[in-house]
Amino acid sequence: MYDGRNIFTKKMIDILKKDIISCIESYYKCDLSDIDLQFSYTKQEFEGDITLIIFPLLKISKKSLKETGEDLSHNIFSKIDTIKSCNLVHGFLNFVLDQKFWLQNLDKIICTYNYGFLKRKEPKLYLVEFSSPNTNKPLHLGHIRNNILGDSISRIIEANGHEVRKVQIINDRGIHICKSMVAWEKFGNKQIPSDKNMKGDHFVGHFYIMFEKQYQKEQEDLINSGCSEKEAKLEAPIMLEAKDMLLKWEQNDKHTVDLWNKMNKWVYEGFEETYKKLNICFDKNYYESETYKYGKKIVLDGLNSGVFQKEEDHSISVSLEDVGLDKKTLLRSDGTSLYITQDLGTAVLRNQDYNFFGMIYVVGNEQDYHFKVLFHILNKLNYKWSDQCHHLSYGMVDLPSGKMKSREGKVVDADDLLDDIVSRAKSTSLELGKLDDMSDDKKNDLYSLIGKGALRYHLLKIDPKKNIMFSPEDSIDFNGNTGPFIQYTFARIRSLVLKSGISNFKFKTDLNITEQEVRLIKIILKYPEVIQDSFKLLSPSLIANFIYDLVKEYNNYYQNNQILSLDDEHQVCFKVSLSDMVSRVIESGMNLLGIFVPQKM
RNA sequence: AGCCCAGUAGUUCAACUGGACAGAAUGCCGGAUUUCGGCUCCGGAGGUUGAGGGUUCGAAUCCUUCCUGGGCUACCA
Repeated sequence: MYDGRNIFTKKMIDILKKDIISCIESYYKCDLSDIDLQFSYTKQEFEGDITLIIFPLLKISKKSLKETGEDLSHNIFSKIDTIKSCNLVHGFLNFVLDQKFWLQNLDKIICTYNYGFLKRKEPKLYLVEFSSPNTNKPLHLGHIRNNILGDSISRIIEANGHEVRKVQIINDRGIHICKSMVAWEKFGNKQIPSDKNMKGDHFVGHFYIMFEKQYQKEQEDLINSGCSEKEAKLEAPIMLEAKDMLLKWEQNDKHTVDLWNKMNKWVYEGFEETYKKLNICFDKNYYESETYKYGKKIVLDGLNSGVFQKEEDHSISVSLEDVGLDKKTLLRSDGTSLYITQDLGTAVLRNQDYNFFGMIYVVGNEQDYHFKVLFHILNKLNYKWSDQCHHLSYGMVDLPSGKMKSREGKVVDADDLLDDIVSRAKSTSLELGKLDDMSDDKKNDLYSLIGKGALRYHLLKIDPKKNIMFSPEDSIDFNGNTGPFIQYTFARIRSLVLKSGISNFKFKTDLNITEQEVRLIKIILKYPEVIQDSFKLLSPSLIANFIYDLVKEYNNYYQNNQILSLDDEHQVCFKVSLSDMVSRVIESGMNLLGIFVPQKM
């Protein structure tokens, strides 16, 4: 899969593994290619660097664990220079490598540009769809998780040597926006957002909530006058008005379409501001109001070619029983389109636009089934790219008080949250008072960088598929496994390197270095693998946890070792070079999460 | 009812996808600065990995039966 793998360090370790394997093969005179031999870094509590698990070899050796281990250690040890010694603990054969091995590896990567990133001869093009809001209300915390996941995974795909286009589908039509429109006509007094000094999306969202309140009230009145709950839901006058407006919209009624355009424009202006704050942008926006018609065409074509079928009531559906799923309706009996209809249209349209290799949909896990169905349908329609469509499914963000409910206005608003987190970064920084010589502009940039870094890191360090319990008051820490903790470590290293005056990071590879320095090098050497895994598993959290491991190890190192005051200039040079490399990996990894790191904080 | 996902220290999360004594953070308790940035570091207590059974050299991880929470099973999005 990683056709363009060209990482030297990875290769060096691979070569070592290969050497070990061929030693074993020649010793037992056998072929090991169908035995799954596992190598791993040796755990810290044991002596060694690389570990081979020898249980699987017992079949071949036909000897006891102990004898097998001893046979192998005598054999391999004597044949491979890099291996200084080895020891056997239980079924684990630990190899102790010459320190030079690690120093040489570090030396090879220390000045490489974009260390860890893959370059490919033939990059593939991926589309990443995320955000995809409705236009009847502002963005909330759930959208923030979605946006930073989408943004981060896009960066990760690029780091894997591919090309990415970021797209969204804007759900700009349907009953939800009609609700806001009706409420504005009824209660809005022709006001516009600036009259109330509000962002456009908040302004429109305000009317959506007004609609729901009024709707609720009318339902209660109807029930009190003897209606059933079901009737009340359907017959409430304001709901009838909304449905009527949807119908008018579909008939292209001028007044309705003008109103629709006006209100959507307000919303887009608001979204734009929020995306800017989040540092999110898109290469192309798709609008449901434009793609749903194309979806209908796809469905009708599918009907003609016999992939879909027409029901007695004239609706069109597809049978998915052959793949273990239910029948799915694709077009209503009155010919109007459904969610899946426009998603089909959007997907095919995108492939026409971009001729992409694969597409990643960043959408919440409540739509797992929907995407399973969508991909199967695309497959039935014979689109070859359908098996390169992936759903990056993520868990909900819940509040301590329960689920967020936008209808009731019970949400953590994206703008509020961003402002709040930045102002908290500000007050913490002021308390510490280390920025006195900085201009106000720079200070404000820094607060924003710290606050948003905290938020992004907090949401990205968690495995996407897990739900997040988010309490706005206390869940954004600046200590421990957090963004600011990492940013601080970075700034401190930059300060150290600056002070050292060293800019040519070369060192002797026959130095004596400590075990902890070897540990740091090993972590650094793992970075390319982490980048690849996070793409394979579509999980930025792997990168977040990796950076944290690196930072924790480094902070311990920094605390317990003098660097600049050492007499041996070779040691100083090595330690500064190592520190510099650590800071570069931190910066690179954080950037993959869409987080920036400050030179000072 | 069926299907999908999750369940790990008080809390929030890890665990290289089957590997060594399940690790961090936070909170609690106790320590460290004649020092390159203390938003730092070190130590302690804290676990029957929801429960039972199975598979094997080895299980938080795979299979199975339950329990709990969430989601989906729309001619909603």
